[in-house]
Amino acid sequence: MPELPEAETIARGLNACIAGARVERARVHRSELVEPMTAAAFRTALRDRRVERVGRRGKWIVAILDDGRRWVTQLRMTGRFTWSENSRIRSEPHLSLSVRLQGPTGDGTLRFYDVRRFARSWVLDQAAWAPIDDRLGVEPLSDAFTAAALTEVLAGSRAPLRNVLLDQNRVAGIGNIYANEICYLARLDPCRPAGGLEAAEVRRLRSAIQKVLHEAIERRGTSFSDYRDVLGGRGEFQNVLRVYDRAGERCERCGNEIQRVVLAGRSAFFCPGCQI
DNA sequence: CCCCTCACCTGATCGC
DNA sequence: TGCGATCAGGTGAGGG
Repeated sequence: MPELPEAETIARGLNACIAGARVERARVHRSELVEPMTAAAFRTALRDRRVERVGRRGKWIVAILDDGRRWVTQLRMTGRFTWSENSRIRSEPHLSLSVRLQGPTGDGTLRFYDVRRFARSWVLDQAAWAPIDDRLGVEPLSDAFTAAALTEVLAGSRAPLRNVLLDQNRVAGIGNIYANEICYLARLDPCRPAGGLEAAEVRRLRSAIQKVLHEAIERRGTSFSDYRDVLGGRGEFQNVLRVYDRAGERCERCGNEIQRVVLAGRSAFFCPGCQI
């Protein structure tokens, strides 16, 4: 589910709710969420810690704790945080974790749900977080994401452009929805070998990456079915998708029929008329 | 190293 | 209504 814009929206929401708050207790309802940590170790690591602030790195949600460790969460496909002032812990389907917090803006419970159980959440010290951080690619909305940086990311790759955009170790945060929308906006065929782009095309691609991600953040992400923000709100970017999940419809730019192809086992959508 | 396939899960949807 | 096949926003292990 969540890609960079959804992770950013969630992180901002969490920051508003729990920055400065102290963890009273954490309960792990499904231990696979914290594997390979044990539920007890996770619980203990969070207990009595104050959350300094919440941000994200790529698609990871990163909460910095007052002991310098990081509580990091990978939402994968269906991971979802909710914040509520209601402390009652019911037995709910898909509830993986609940964290009771006392904060400057009031007390509340942060809950984590995950239908497909792919999500992971850990408390890591700097030595454990650093290699994960280092392995992730450049942040596409940072100053470091120059045309030169993108050129280097693409250089020598014979893989389809869409696949390279999905590789978190090259550029961090782009998932399948936005990869397809980015290729459309850049007028680039997602099947093109990534290393074969000309300089002008790389510049177009970089600009499209930033424009699509910025606009998606502005619209608080894309909600098809699962994704919701911390307060349960839906995103709005699904209303402006140009190609994703639109096979058979007309391209609004040139009128050709949008095609679906499978690249690396996942759907890619593009207009054969205007994406070259 | 590069790149693809598959497995990991549950639930929604579609065709019969 | 039921049932099986297929697909889904992610990612890492394994293999060619």
